[in-house]
Amino acid sequence: MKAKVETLLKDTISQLMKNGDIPEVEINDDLIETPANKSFGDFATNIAMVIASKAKRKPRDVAQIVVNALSHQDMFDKVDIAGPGFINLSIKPISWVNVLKDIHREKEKFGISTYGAGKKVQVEFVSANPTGPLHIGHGRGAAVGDILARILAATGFDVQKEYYINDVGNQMKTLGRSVYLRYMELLGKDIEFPKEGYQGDYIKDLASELKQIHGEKLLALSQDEAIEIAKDFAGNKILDGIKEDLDIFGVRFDNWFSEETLFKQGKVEDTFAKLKEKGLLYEHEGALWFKSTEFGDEKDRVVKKQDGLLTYFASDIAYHRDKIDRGFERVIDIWGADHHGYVPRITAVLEAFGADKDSFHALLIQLVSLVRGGVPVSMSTRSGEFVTLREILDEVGKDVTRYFFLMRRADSQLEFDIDLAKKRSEENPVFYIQYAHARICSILKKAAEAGITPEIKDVDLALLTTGDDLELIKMLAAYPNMLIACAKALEPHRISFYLMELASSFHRFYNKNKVITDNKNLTSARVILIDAARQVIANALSLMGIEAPEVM
RNA sequence: GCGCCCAUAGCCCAGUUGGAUAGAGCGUUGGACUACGAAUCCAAAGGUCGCAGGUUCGAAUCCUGCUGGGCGCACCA
Repeated sequence: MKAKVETLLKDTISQLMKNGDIPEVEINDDLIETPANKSFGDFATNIAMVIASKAKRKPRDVAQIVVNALSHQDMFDKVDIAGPGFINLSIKPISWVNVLKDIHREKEKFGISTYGAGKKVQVEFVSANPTGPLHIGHGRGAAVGDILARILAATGFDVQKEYYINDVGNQMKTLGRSVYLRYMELLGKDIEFPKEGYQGDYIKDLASELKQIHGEKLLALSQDEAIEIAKDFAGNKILDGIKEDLDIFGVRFDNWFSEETLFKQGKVEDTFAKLKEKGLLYEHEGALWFKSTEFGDEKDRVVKKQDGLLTYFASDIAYHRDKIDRGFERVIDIWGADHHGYVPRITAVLEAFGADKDSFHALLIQLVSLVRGGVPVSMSTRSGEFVTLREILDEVGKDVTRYFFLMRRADSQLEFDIDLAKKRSEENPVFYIQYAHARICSILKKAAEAGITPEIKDVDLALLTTGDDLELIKMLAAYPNMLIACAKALEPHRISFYLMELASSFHRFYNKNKVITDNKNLTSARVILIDAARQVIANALSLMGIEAPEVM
């Protein structure tokens, strides 16, 4: 509906400008807003004030011209000028009910749009090192990334979800050494376990599996060879576990990108050569530097150290160059907020390889703290004392976990209250929403049993324009545009707030109006209405990867 | 010391990218089932949008400076 009004307004304005009725000025895209106060109508525009201030005319005069042009449009009930020059637009109730036909026709596709115009977008998220199981912080990144990607796909982008596997470097070596030492320990050797080694119990489990497979054979090898074997074994095993956890969480990636392949395919060396050609790579004090200051970073960054080893950033450069080479027009990385310092240098990489600065977005996810029984659960990754995503999933389930991670904006810290998450009650918003869905299904079932299964073409939808029913319809009509707003702002949390409002809107309607009554026509109309509400709730939940149960 | 993020009702958070009288939920108080699911609804109370300036027709939103909290500032990954 909003899109319709916006198009109409734009056409009207440009026609008026062509005729010379109002001065020609540049207009930006967002013309229509929803006023905070319902008495101001369904939509409002400040276009007259914008034009007036640019052309030095009186806002209300410009507004009057626009109003005259709009007022004989069929869809409007009322078009008037308010305050300093707002134009308030009230839509005829009968225009609203048409959205029910759209929903009925499009069903699970209702809400899908072509806003993204098929633009190729990559969303990279989680990307945890395969050195240990996913913890709850990774879970938030997984939920946000997955749901954002789904929203982008629903709004017409060509989206790829990717997981970057950091399977090279010191941390992997440390993993190999940790498992190797535990393995030696199992064979009765005296070992000294280093502080920087991985302490968790899962390391001992991996060591014992390693022993089952290889017996004592690794003793015959050199330590380096044995560690290499332990590293590969543990890395693969942990990665399998990560994939399994994500699968349970409902997160499927389109591509798993191994850092190691960058080296094997010579992409890192090739990238260095390209940078050298561009004059963006130089030697200084025996190290090799990337000239990121060229693109606004505060200092240049080392890619090859004095000792000849590459930094982690070196593969990051090659990796992000590869993203551009693969044809992505937008690159979205989802990181923990503690990595915010890396934004300028990665932006620099994208720019160095010819991408537009605005084509790269780093979405920073703030940390998650866990609360149980009202007290914070301490987590220290080092000591191996952390709550894994898997434990949360086993305890509270996929649906609630996914929803809870989307209950806050990504850039605000999140407190995950396990007791609240497990509560099947009013305090838990997930059940509030699912309850609305189940309630509707229950009514529809009862209606069907009574032989009430109306065809939308036979129903008088004009009966639904009185009060709470119209409010509910307006909520349903807002769904497609809400998704576009999520996509525009890269803010997937908005969908969870929308769902709360929609569920609330339905519950209010339900409590005031009986669906199944002796009035046959009204009953039919209301059955159509709540079926549409059911459809939109189901669509939104499905985008969030949450079940929409018919009974609870 | 430099940089980034946050600060909104007793609590936890929204706030449509600068709009009109700042909103939900929880909690508190009072009400609604001999009606399709009360896991619901209705009503009331609750605010110097951290503080102080500035920009303009208009600021929770943008700019500057403070205060308080989180996080970064490696030839670590």
